[in-house]
Amino acid sequence: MNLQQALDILKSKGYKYTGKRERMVQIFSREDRYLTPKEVLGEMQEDYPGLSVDTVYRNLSLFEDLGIVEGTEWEGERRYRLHCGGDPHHHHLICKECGRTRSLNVCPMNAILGEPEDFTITGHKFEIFGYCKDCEAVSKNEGNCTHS
Amino acid sequence: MNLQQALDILKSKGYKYTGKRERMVQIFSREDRYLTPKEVLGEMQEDYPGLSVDTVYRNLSLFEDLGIVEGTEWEGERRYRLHCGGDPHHHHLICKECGRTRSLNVCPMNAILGEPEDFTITGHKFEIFGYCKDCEAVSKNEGNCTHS
DNA sequence: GCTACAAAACGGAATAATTCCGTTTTACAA
DNA sequence: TTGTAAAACGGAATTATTCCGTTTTGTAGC
Repeated sequence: MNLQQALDILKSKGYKYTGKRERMVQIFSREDRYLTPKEVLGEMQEDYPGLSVDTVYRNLSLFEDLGIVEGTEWEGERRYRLHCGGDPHHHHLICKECGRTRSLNVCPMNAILGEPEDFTITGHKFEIFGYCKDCEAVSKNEGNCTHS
Repeated sequence: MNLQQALDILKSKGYKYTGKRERMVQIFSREDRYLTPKEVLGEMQEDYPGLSVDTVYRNLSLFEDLGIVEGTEWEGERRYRLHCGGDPHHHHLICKECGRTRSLNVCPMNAILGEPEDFTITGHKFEIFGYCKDCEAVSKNEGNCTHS
């Protein structure tokens, strides 16, 4: 999903179109990687000093409900990125260090034959974690540190 | 992994073998499903009233490092279950309501051809979420409630 | 069995993430 | 231009998790 599509969702679904919401979508579009709520707050405060954390959390939650962003978590921290939907369904390689992703064109659900008995599927998650080339160099220098 | 295997790991790795750790492994073995730290604490306190939360968190973390339990999270809550390792590598259908799982004998990594360029894989996650038969009936009665 | 010591547990407090709520501001429809 | 419901505010409450100095305990060696 690109910036315009995301903004269109906000407009068309009848939610108020505020500068803060637009800015927040722009951040996700520009960064194009997984961000923690804290990172989002930090970038927002460059334009809106003193922005309430509640506003970020509320909008992250709204954006997730609207399918504008998608969330996951690793190393105990929740993260969000612009939703990739619209394009054919796919999954990601995720760099645990910088949050950047690479698309995988396989979905393991294709190998699942129909609905299993006595179980209703509501969703699935397939993610490959690791380090991209840039970040691997960094993590090697850090030795055994459990970097946050 | 069964109860005895889990206890053997604790003994053989040179960690102290305490009644609390044994009890905690028993709980995971008996429940055989994903449990939140709070649920674990609750069950532990039946035998050890006033047990420190720190003890539960410390041991959960240790058990995860030792491969005795495996963790994941959904709906914003961290959960742990007895590690299924030892058996051939596999993944799970997970009931979001009760935390019970069903094994899947497919692993999508088999379809990933070698290591992608410029990316070092350290792990992967494939989980299918939904509701088991028992819990689906419950969730239907609850209507639109976002049950916790 | 007894002792010494390091590891485990304690427990209260610190930290951090997230949510709540009453009030103020604002986008937008009429 | 105005009225109104939604959004944002912001401080406080809640909750999860970790920290740390102290006490207890498992276990190896005597």
